[in-house]
Formats: sequence, C-alpha cells, structure tokens
Amino acid sequence: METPRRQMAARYDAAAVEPDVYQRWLDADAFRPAPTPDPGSQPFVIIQPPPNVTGALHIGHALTATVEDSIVRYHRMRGDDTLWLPGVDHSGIAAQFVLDRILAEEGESRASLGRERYLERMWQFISETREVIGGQHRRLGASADWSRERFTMDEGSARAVRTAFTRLWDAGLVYRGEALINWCPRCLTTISDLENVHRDETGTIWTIRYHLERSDGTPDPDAWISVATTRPETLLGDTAVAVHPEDERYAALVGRHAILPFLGRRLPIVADEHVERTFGTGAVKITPAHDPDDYALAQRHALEAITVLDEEARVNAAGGEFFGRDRFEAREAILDRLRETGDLIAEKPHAMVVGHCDRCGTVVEPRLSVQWFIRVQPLAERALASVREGRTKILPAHFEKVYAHWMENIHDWAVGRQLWWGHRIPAWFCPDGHITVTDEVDGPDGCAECGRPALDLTQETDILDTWFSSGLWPFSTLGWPDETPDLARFYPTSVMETGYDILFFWVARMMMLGLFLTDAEPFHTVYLHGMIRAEGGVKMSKTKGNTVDPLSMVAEIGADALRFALVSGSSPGSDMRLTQAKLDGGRNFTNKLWNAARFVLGARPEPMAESGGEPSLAARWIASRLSEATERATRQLDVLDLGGYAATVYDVAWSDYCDWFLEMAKVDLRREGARDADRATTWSAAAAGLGTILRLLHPLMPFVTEAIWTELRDAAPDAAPVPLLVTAPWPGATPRAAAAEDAFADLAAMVRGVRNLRTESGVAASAWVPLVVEAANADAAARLESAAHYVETLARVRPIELVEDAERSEQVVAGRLGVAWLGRDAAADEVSAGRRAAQISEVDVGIARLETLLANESFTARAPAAVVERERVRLDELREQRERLVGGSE
RNA sequence: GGGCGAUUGGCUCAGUCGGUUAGAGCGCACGGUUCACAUCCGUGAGGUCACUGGUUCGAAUCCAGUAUCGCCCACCA
Repeated sequence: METPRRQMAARYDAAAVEPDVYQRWLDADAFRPAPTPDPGSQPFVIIQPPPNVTGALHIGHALTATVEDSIVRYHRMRGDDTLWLPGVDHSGIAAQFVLDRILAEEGESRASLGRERYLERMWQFISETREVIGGQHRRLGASADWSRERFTMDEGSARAVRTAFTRLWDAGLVYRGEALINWCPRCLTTISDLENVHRDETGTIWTIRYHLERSDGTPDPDAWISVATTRPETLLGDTAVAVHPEDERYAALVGRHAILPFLGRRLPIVADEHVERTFGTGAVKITPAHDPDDYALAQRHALEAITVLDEEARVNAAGGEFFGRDRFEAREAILDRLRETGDLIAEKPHAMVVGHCDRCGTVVEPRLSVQWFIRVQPLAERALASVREGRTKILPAHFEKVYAHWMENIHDWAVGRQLWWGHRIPAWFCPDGHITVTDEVDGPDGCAECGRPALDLTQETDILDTWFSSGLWPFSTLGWPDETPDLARFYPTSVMETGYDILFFWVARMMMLGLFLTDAEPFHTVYLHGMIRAEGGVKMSKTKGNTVDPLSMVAEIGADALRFALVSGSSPGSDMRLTQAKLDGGRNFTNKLWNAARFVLGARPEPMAESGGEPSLAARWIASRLSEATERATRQLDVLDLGGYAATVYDVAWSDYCDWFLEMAKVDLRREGARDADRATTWSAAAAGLGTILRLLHPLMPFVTEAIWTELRDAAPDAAPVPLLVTAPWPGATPRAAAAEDAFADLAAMVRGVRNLRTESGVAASAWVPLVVEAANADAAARLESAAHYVETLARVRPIELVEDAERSEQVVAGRLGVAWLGRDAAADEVSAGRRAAQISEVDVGIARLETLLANESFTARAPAAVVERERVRLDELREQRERLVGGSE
C-alpha cells in the first residue's frame, strides 16, 4: 500500500505552524506527568523560577524558558518521570511600584484607594498580566504542566508561608526588635541589604566646628572640635563626638562636651577604637539614628539615638528651625547657616558609595525602627554545608565560592515590609505587648502568653519580603506543608535553573528555608545562566532602546530560531551577546532543516520498493556519524552543556547530513541503472537519519521538528514511529562503523582536493572535466572504483581514469587514496605552476618535524606508547604520500 | 578594601581534567541560475591562543606574577 506523496510548503512559516503544533501537544496532554510514574523511571523535576507579574516577558525570561524547556523535553524523551511546574511571583514591591504608576496616571493613589480597594485593584491587574505571561511562555514553546501552575499569592502559598513563618518563630529563628534598617523614603518600606544597592558617587565632605562647652554650659567661641561629614543634615541627630582613644590631639577633650549648633544639645566626647585617626579631622560626629556605624558605636557607649527624619526623609519636629524640610534641602540650609556662623571651615569633593533603593533608585535612609528579622546564621550553616559537601552542585562551579562567601558573611534578614501587596505576617499583638504567631488561617484563639481573647488581639500590618514566599517555592508548589502525592513523588526537585543575578536573593533563600523546613536540599543542581547583553556587550535596557523583545522575535523568525540563537554559543554563568547575526543564524538553520526535510520527503521513490541489499557507503557513514552525535549530545545534555549540545546537532545536521550525506544520497537515488531495492535502502537511510536528527534537535527546536515529524511519519513510519515527536524516545546508542567513517574521510579528502584543484586551475564551475588518478595501492583502487560515482558528481569530474606510473600534471592532489590530477582539457587551463612541488615541500616539512620528534629519546621514552605509535603511523603515511607525489618524475 | 571571571583570526564564541597541523558561525575575497534551501552551494585568505616566567618529552590547556576589561561583595564619617 503506497502513501501518496505529501507536498511540504516551499517555505517554513513559523507563525502559521507553531500555534498549531502547540495545540496538538496540549490536545495530547503531552506535558503532564503520567497519573502514576512508570515503574523504574526516575523523577526529573524543574520548578520554574516565577517571573514577576508586573508585565511582559523580556529576553532573559525567554532564555530561562528555552534552557528549562530544552532540559525538560530531553528528560521526557529519556523516559524520566518529568515535571516542569510553572508559576508566577507576586513580586510585592515591584508590583506596587508598577500599579502606583498606573494609578497615578488615573489620578488615583494608594492613599486615595485605601488598603482594601488597592488590593482588589491589584488582583485585577495581575490577573491580566498572568494571562499574558502564560501565553508568552506557550508561544516560546514551554512544555510546562499548566494544570499545576502556581502563584506565590495563591492559597497554597499562603498556607506554606504561615507554616514556614510559624516554624521559624517556634524555633527561635524569627525575632522582632529595634534596629537600624534600610528605609526607602519613596517606597515607604524597609528593604533588605540586597535591595540596597551601592553606587560610587562623588559627594562632598564638609568640615564643621563644634564649639566646646564652657564650665557655665555655654559654647566657647574660641575652642572647638572639628568634625568631618558627608551628611550635614544628620547633625540634628548627633548625640556625641568620637575620637580615637590614643589620639593625642584629642586626649584632653575626652570626657568633655561639645555643643551642637542650632539645637544646643550637649555632646559628650567619647573615645572609641573604631575611629580612624587619619581620616578627616580624626573626630567623628555621632548620629546613632541615621548611620549604621554610629549606631553600633552608640550601643557601645550607651548613647541616645534621636531620629530627626520622618518616613519621607523630611526633618521632623526634633529638628528645630529645619522642621519640615526634605533631607537634601535641609542639608543646604544647614550649610548656609554654618557659613553664616563661620563654623563651616572646609569642603572638598569626596569619593563615596551611596546606597540606593533597588526598585526606585531613591537614596536609602538608615532608619531606626522595630522590625521583624530572621536569624539566618544557623540556616546558612546548613545551606553552606550542602554545597560544600556536594549534595547540591552549582554550575558553573566557581559560583560555589561566591555562594560560600555570601553565606559566611550573612546578616540577619529584615523580612518585614510596610507594604500592602504580599503575605501579611501571621503575628498578633496583645495589648500587654505579647506576640502570638500562628499558622491558623483565622488567627489565634487568644494570646499565647496571657490568654486574652482573640478579639483583643490585632494582627501585624507588615507583610513579608517577596523573597520569603519565593524561598518556599520548590516545595510550596508541590503541596507542602501537606504530605501530598506530588510532594512525595517530585520533591526534592532536580535542577534549579536561573540567572546568577538572583543567586543570593533567591537560590540562597531556597536552600536555607528548604533545608530547615523539609530537611532536604530542594534541588541537586543549580544551573546559573548568564545575562543577555546587546550588541557591543552593553546591558539591554528600555531606556537605551537596545532590547530584543522575545515575542516580536517569535513573530518575526519563529520560536525555534530564537531558542537556537539564545542557546548556541552560550556557556553557563557567562554573559552573552544576542546579535542580529546570531538571530539570523537561528532562522537560517530552521530554514535549512525544513528544506532538507522537504528534499527527503520529495525524493521518496514512488512506488516504494522493498529495501534490500547492502546500504551504500553514504548510508553506513551517516548512521555512524549520527550515532557519534547522539552519544555526544546525550553526554552534553546530561551535564547541562546546552551550548555544546546546540553545536553538536547543528554540525551533524548541516555539515554531515545536508552537505555530504544528502548530496551522496542524491547520487545513489538518481544513479542510472540503480536497482529499486537499493534506492529504497538509500531513501530509508535518509528518512531514518532525518528522524534521528529531529529527535536530537527536538528539545531545542520543538516546533519545526514536530512539524517535520508529522510529514515524516506519513512517508516513513519506521523513521518516525510515534504520532508525536514530543513523546518520542530519545535516540539510543547504535554501533559505530569505523570502516565507513574511514572510507568516507578518504573519499571526502579526495573530493575536497579535486574541488580545490578546479578552483585554483580556473576551471569553470559548471564544466565537466576528466580526472586521472594513480591509486596508492590495489585496495585504494578498488575503493575508488566503488566510490567513483560519488566523486564524479560531488567533484564534477568525468570520466575518472585509473592509471599506473603515468606522466602527471604539475597540479595534483595527494591523499591516502592516491594522487589525482585533472585530465587533458583542464590541464590547458592551468593558472599556477608548481602545485606538486609545493605539496611535496609541505609534506617534507611534516616529515621533518615528525622525524625530529621521534628521534627525541625523551619523547619516545616518556610519552605514552599510543601517542608515540600514532606519530609513527603518521610519519609512515607522509613518507608514502611523498613517494606517490614524486612518482617516476624525479 | 576584598573576591570572582574574562583575555583565542575583523566580530561572536567553542576548545572535551596537556599530545605536537587550534575549530565553528558571522564578516571578507573569488566562483556558482547543478531540479531541498541564494535564509543556499563550492573554494580560499585570516590566529606566535593578552604579556612574562615556571613545570613538562610536549602548554591555548597546569602553576606564579603582570596588564587590560567586566562583575560581585564591603558600615570608614
């Protein structure tokens, strides 16, 4: 029974093909793990790093999706019990930032709406963006199990958050206390150290006189101590001046007092070893409520801390005449007044680092307040040990050092946020000051300490840092804290794939919380990808207008082409440049595959005979090459070397299969007098090879391979034995054919040599010219004869004449098969003389080098025998080649 | 101030725990209307692997140092 020949479209139309293919996968329910795992299968689980809900996906998300999807599809084909669980992060502060901006455009604000209506508005906003994000992942080909899609603000996450927080509290790892935290006066919330990003800036350092107190308590106009500061406005909160205990300049002053300008406050002069004598004047003004160093010093000396800035960083009532001014206005005003009084005695430029809010860029203000903290040292120790002892591996490995360094110097995590969008801290205050923490969704029954009824308690209004719920993600998504079947089956997970930029923010927190809460490493491998940069190696940013939008790329060149461009030439942890040339390369490769398939399907012999006889050299060779490529690709995917894998499949598909095999297959198929059975054999080999390539390539380029698979399945059921490629098994190991590979190598060398001869001799590309060959020996002659039909077509030479001891042209090519030169017609076109002489001297150089090497006794004695032997063989070959080149003419 | 990484043809990158002639894509030059593909095919030019020293029979690869670039961390006013 013959299948009618199918006609593939002349051009691959990704925009038309991809949505249709994706729908077929969904219809087949291809992305969901089986209801029960196959016996003997290993679980393979990736939990998707949840993108922010705040907007559309950018190119970094496309990279994440591509890498994860490739790995997941590979494992699915391997027959693993594979789950890729997708989700979205509520991204507290970022989401509020975006929504606030939208509200501002509408003339509304957080304040005008109030907490409840604001949160309603947020849910409405994010339900739209969540849809968009899911749709975009599907366009990229993400084979995630959408039925398990999660959100960090869904009820499951909320429950996990309450449980996790309560367990940390019960273990004494959560505390509430007064401390100097990073405050963003614009976002109006605490931020963590990680969200406080330091930038180098050139500021000014001013030197100010503080007059000393006289015995009558008034400032002495003639005696002072000079202090240096970069933040004059904090002067209002000064409560001391500090000097180094061994600084002789100030020794006499320690114990006395200075008088604070404007406010008249008495400032004790204290001695503290942390003061650097050589910096500034050697005397430091101490503002405990607005500087971390000063705060620490104040603790040592039991100094008062006076807050002089309000939430929005304006001078508060404690600031006297400067009340109500913004901190930077106040700075100028204070400097002006100091100039008036003559107490500003120096100002000069000063290189310094200034902390800014990661989200909005505002200069962070250290602020003294009562906050929730997680005591992280005990958590960090375990997280560190897991990596040190190899239970979790980080790729690339050098990030293990970065991780360790951070874990070793970790500070407590200020985890409360004065925001609305997020998980409210499950803590209740009792009028008597007691704190009750509970994981009960409805709150506690009463105060845990004094038993006062629940009605008297009020819940904490602070919410948790977004990264707290993200830190639970690998297990909260699987049902934790319940012992769900998914948790039992899929946890711990396998690979955590994400960008190195959130190693601390996220990976470290997952490790710490995961180990504490589940007593297991949440994943065995962390794969960190690099950042995508624009042409020229610069950062992509919307303001620079040099971003690559993944979705418009998909529309333009297709998801496969984009995916290929993102992965090829990349290595983990290294940034990579996404250039137009690279995108073109992906598009070209997609096109190449499509056309190769179009050729193969169009070349199907009709009617199709039974296969029979020996497979041709081309067929045996490509099978062997694909076997090698399969082994290599498998190895590379197993160690997550995506860039290497992409190169492997690209090379075998383009160079081996298309450039050589298909051209040789054409010869076999079109050869006059070929038997139908042989044609069938060759075509089957072509179809089988195509099937293998499709399977090898499917993880990275799922759409085009699936589309071709559909066609191939109809034409060659043996080559495409299952309905959908997405569920096809990964190619297995097949035997290599060393003989065929060697035979091909010699043949290809001959073809290349002859092509080169033609070009150099100026033979017209379309011209058929005779070729004369003096075979190296009888075996070579036999092999040449049996492969003559290939050489003829591939090198466009006809006829091929085998000779012995003939007079030869000066234009020859020499190889292991023998020496060849173009026949009479071409000889007349010779444009360069002495090619043979040049070849001989080239061979002589090689011979000389090898002779020297092999004469070196320390080489022959110390190098491994196999290496020495290889060099001996090579020398023999070159000597033979020289013999043949020289022939009888010398 | 600490730490990490990079440095390979004009550009972007590979280079398999050292093996002697360093690869690919793009770009470039030349040639091509061969019935899958010009998003293509063929041929070619182009690299003393940043520098210096060391280890070794042998170094792009290992070690030390230098330079340049990049990144991360960091409480000196």
